[in-house]
Amino acid sequence: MFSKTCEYAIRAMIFIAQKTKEGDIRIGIKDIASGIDSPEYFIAKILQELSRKGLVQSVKGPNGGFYLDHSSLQQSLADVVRAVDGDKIFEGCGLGLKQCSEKCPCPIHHDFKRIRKDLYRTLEKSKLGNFTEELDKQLLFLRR
Amino acid sequence: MFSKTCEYAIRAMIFIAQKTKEGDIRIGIKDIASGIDSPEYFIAKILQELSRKGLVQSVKGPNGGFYLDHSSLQQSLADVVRAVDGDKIFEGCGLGLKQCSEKCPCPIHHDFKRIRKDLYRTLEKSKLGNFTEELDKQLLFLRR
DNA sequence: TTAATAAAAGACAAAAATATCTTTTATTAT
DNA sequence: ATAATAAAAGATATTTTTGTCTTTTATTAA
Repeated sequence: MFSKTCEYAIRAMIFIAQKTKEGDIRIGIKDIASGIDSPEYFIAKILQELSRKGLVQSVKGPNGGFYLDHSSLQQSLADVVRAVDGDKIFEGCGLGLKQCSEKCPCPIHHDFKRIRKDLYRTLEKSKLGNFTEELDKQLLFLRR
Repeated sequence: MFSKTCEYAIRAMIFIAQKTKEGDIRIGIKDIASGIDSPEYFIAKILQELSRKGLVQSVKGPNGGFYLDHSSLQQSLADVVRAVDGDKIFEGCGLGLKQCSEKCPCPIHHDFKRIRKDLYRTLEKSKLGNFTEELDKQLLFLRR
């Protein structure tokens, strides 16, 4: 469904949200990598990119690391997906046709419209900060 | 959503269904490639594999080519997807967690269960032979 | 039986995705 | 100011996916 990059990105962002909450705590790349069970250097690259796009905040140096400010905590998983994989997953044709459209539909066009819409609305409704409590209670998991 | 391989596979199978219908007509790889606008050698490889798995029939030599027998025409898009991409798209965790489950759910586990189910049932209901008429009438398209 | 045809099989090539390592820059604590 | 820290940036490596070409095998028609 999503690329590896995107899977790691979502897990990392939710993890950072959980660990840093509202405060000005920062979490380092090693803790993130082990916390979501991802390759350290790889997730570093991904967060670098998300940081450049302003989806996550970071500071260098001692006590530095990543965190989410108040507005970033309100971002949705759809925002993360879009930043990483673009919106082809929300818009592209299920059979890879460039010119697939209402007027020129592929055989699964109408079904996919419904499924995509559900996917999109679901991700749009899920804010990064929404999972903290359940993660803390171990009702949800980000690794294994 | 699907791999390129899978996209081509679905398009090719539906195309073969349309062109060969019930009769014992066969359609060659070049016609398939141009009919669905895919790389010729690549779709050849894909159909080779599907042929090995019995999802499509073929004969070599003059007047040879690919076709779908009566039972193959009843196969669903889900069967094609499973043969090509496996069933990770129907079953795997949306965030790539190996041990994601009801007891150990990832943050999007429950939403994804619903979306996946819709996807699966939709593909399961769509039989290869179902699109022929609308393709003939140019209400559906397999290229561009 | 032979030549032509078309898929099967196998080898190879290019591109993209995934993953790792090294150097640089900014920040902080001493 | 200086040393230590941690992310940013850049370079490189590996694997997977996608795409192409060549040779072999089966089938048919002449």
